[in-house]
Amino acid sequence: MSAKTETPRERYRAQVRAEIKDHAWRQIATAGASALSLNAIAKLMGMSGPALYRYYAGRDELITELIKDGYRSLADRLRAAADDGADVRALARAVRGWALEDPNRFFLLYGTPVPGYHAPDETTVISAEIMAVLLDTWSREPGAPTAEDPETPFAAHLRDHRAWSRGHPAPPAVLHRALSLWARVQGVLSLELAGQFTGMGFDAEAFFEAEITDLVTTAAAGRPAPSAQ
Amino acid sequence: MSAKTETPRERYRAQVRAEIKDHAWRQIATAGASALSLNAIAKLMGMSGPALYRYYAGRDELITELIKDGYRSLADRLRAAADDGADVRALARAVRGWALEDPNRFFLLYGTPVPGYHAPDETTVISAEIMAVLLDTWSREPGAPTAEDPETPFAAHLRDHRAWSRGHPAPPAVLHRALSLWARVQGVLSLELAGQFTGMGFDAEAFFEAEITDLVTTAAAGRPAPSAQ
DNA sequence: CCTGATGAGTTAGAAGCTATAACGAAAACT
DNA sequence: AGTTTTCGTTATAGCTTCTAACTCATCAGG
Repeated sequence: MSAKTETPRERYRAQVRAEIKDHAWRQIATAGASALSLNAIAKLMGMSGPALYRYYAGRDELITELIKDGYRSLADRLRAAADDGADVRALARAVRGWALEDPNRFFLLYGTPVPGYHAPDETTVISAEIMAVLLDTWSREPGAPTAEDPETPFAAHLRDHRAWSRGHPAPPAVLHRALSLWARVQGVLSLELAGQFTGMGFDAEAFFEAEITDLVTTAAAGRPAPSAQ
Repeated sequence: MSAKTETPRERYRAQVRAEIKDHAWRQIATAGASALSLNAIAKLMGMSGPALYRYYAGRDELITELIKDGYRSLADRLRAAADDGADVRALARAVRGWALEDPNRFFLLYGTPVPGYHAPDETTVISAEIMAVLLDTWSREPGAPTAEDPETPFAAHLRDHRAWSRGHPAPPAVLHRALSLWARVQGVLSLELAGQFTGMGFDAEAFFEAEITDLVTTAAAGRPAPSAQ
């Protein structure tokens, strides 16, 4: 990071912006993103309402920044896990750990989209980085599908629509596996964190493990070509 | 339905409540649940603000009613599909069709939970009804797991935690399958409808089909006992 | 038929929010 | 030292939910 001789003012400004974000995260963690209030943050920081607009153009800009930081934290976590030699299972567990750490942060990124909001390019770049970690990890997985295995129809489709993998060398079957991992993790986590399992009595973590086990073992066993579309 | 000789007043009241819900659904469909405004609905109906509080105690009660109706509509849809002899695949497609019909309705039920809100008993009853349809359909599925198949660890866990199935005779392996179906459908749909796939270029419907195909075919093929965990 | 209760709708207002405008004061640059 | 930039303030508009108090119509019983 090029620390380009910051003036004291710039440093102060950056520090205040950071403090605002800090309060914002605390607020989100306790009451969800919808409860985020610039006014309340300002008062918490001892200054009055509109002062915050010197630091963030508005609620949307602050939320955008939070989303960007959220993606960044997940990407870093997964990258670190991968660097530690995590396999697919460990990677999935890393995602779950990250999500349980702050469920509302998870929902900020992967929950109900906010009406008018449109993700800036930076977040899609980080998303691609996350996808790259998934692809790398699947590629290293012992029983991962290879180019020789029979190809599912959807893998064939991905052969022609793999721009999102940004030149990653993984074969289409691995792209398919990575998307499945993403979707299945998302499925369990969004249900679990939204409280859809409460009252059902079974262990959500055990279910999560079962889903990942299924994903990994059916990949290792190879799979019969599906009969019906 | 016992039409218990309604007075004209009661009929009027019921009709106004229905009209309010109608506007609310329209608002939710176009701008999401967070944009739902009692004030705006009142003005749209030609009456001024607080008049609505004669019909709904507050925003929360209206949303609760909408959520209940939402679950009802999904449950009815699935029940109808099952009555038409739908197999697991068709049932999954029915869920997706229902979700695509009004994505914000899907998110109202299965998206980011609203902070203070707690689901009333009625919705959990309807949820159980939906689950029953899933279990029925899986039980009828030709290649569904039986009590003789080797049992996954999670199915064993479900053997002792199956209160949520409310006395349904399906074996634990089928309970497991039903939960998997739920989670996998939820995974693809929440990502797709939140726009997480936009810009990636592949066909979300094809991915959905592939997920269901995988779920159904691995069930039919039986599965090797997982080595780890 | 007339009277009294019930319920619908009104305006006024409190408390909260986002956001803009106009202004004072402090700090930094020239 | 003077000028400009930046920070923080108050005032204000417009929106929200929701309560309180009041008017008026409708409906039921004597």
